[in-house]
Amino acid sequence: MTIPPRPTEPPSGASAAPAADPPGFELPLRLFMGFRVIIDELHAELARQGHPDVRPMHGFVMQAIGPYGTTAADLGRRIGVSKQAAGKTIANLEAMGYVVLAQDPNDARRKLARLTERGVDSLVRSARIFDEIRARWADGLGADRLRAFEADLRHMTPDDFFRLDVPGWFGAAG
Amino acid sequence: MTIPPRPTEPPSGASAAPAADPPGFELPLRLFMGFRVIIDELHAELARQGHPDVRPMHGFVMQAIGPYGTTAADLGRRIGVSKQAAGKTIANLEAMGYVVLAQDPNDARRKLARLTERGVDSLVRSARIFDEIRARWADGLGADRLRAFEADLRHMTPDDFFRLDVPGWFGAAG
DNA sequence: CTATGCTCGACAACAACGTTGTCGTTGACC
DNA sequence: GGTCAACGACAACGTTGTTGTCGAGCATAG
Repeated sequence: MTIPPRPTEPPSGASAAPAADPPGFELPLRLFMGFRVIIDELHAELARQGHPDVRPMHGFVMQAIGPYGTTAADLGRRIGVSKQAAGKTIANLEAMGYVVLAQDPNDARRKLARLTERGVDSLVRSARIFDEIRARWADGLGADRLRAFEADLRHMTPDDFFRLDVPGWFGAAG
Repeated sequence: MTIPPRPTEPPSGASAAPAADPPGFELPLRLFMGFRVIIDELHAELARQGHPDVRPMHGFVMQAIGPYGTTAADLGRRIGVSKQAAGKTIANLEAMGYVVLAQDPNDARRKLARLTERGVDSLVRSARIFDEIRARWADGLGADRLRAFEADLRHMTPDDFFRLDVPGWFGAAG
């Protein structure tokens, strides 16, 4: 953090407090840094293993596409963006060779996006690398503490929701 | 998570393992969700307290501007983006009334961006809201476990670095 | 004192990702 | 068969980044 301390007055009262709690802003910052460190590690290793062009977003999208394929509109609903945005992402993944588009024989409107062999490969490798990174966290913290850490995290976060509108969410107005 | 399970083969060997470890991909996902939940809470409350237009990025940028002001080029170096990008963000914050630009009397090239009263107010309120959110985490987990949680997080993340190129990092190619 | 070189801020052009709105086609349902 | 909803395609636009170029100002070497 090169970001300077926030302008708050220090509590000049009780001075014998044992190891004061950290300021509240540290928690989200560290959560994000943990996320970013892991994702950066993943993609560095993924690049070494033959997938240099996959971006963080692509991994999440391919997970959302799943083994049975999805349409753009459905994908959009799943990851919380418009169907147009989902369609553009699918087009990118198609151009990169991670996805193929096929007509749904039962519904002439629908166009199913399915993972290619290369797409599945990137997902399988990602899963393996994620497990390796987690093992490194277990080395750093101890297996028990990591499990407790994950339990706490699970307790404080929703588990039925994930939105992928990160760029717009972080920066621009909704 | 509406995202379906990853396509890996389950380890069909040792079947009597007590409470298997979660897959590695859950950890980064939960870290990010924790970040997002906290930031969303912050900005919902910030909007209620008179700052509806502040975006997540703005808070980080204003923290980086700090009490003494900064130039665009310096800000860019600090948060890890180009000076042009930093300049645009400063211009936005200026239009929103959170920052004022002033000439540096010692160097005619430099233009110092300083926080306005309103800018400082948003930061002070943010700090208070962050503390309230942290208190809620302490209620949910217990004060001791939260402290342990933060210690673990601190142990696994760098503490001298924060890049703000989130939109590009997540989505686009570097 | 002057010449070189670096830094700053401004401007333009461009890429990536998101949004809303429109439109023709297709499917479902009354 | 007629009406309505959903899908995909297209266009237009806003925001956040990037690179490249440029003139102006400061510092330092000669």
